[in-house]
Amino acid sequence: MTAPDDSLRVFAGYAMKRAFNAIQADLNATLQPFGLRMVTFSALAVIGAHSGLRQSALADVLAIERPNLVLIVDELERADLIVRDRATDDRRAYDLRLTLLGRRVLDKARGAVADHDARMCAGMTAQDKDTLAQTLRTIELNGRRDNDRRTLPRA
Amino acid sequence: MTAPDDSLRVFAGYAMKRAFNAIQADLNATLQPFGLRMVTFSALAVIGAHSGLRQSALADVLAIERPNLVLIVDELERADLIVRDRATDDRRAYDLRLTLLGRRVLDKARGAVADHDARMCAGMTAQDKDTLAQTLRTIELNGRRDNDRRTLPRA
DNA sequence: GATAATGATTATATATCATATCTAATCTGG
DNA sequence: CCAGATTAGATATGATATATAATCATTATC
Repeated sequence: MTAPDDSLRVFAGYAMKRAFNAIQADLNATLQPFGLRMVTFSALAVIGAHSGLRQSALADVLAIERPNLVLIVDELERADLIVRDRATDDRRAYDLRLTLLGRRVLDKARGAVADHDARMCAGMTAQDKDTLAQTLRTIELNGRRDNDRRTLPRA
Repeated sequence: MTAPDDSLRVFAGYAMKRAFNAIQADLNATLQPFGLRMVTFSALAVIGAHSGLRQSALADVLAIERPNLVLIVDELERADLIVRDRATDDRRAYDLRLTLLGRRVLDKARGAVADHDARMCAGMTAQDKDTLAQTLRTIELNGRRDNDRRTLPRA
């Protein structure tokens, strides 16, 4: 019963790419009715949890390049889900906030995403999910440590 | 100590995307000295484990669209890592095989990828890794089940 | 033997992601 | 206060990944 890709299954990265592809497909289908994509949902959620944060802060949080985030914020703004408020203390910057529609859409989309998550995690115990979250964070941090070795100092 | 993306961390997909990004960055850096990328390494490994398989079979295994696989196979062939042998029983098809160089490069790259994997999984027990592999497969299969519901019958 | 189906390919569209550059505004040292 | 450097956001652009449609040669089916 050896699968054709057994030689790759031993690597965490391979298994993760395949699992993530599955999640991505299901999640995008889940978000489509709301006019959202994975990144726009993520951005909306972070703005909802941190009203008034700036674009560059949001870009840092989501690990997205600033020019790319501009388009994402554009998309959310065009859909009347968020507004760009000129920051009072820095007229270059914008405070990002949800509109009322944005709050409503976020809440509903969040519920749909929770359902999606439950669907994808079917058959897993609560502890399995906890372990997964912790494991993924470990991997992410291991990567960050390695990156720092290669990255030039910023200051 | 609440992170700015706490509202997203609860979802497996978000944590996975971040962890996978870390893996991808480190893995691509790992493979660069061999002239390989993630997909070309995967293809090479599968060909190495299943000498003589056809392009469409390889595409199925790796869940890559056939037109895209053509370029990947081109790349491996140009680097003299594999050959396309005309299949004796079907002159449309090719049997893909490693060259001697391909075997050598695969073995060395495999070692480097194993090191990379160990690096990314630092701090995890063997059981943690097992659990992760199993969990990821569960998620992948949960996705497949859902897709089948949406996909039109093939036959 | 005509028609359909298949393996590989080509051409092409689209999404994603990174880099370089620009502007307007702010900050800092003299 | 002013010149130069820095920062927030935006624009333009290019690389890469991924998906679809159409094509060609060969094989299978009726």
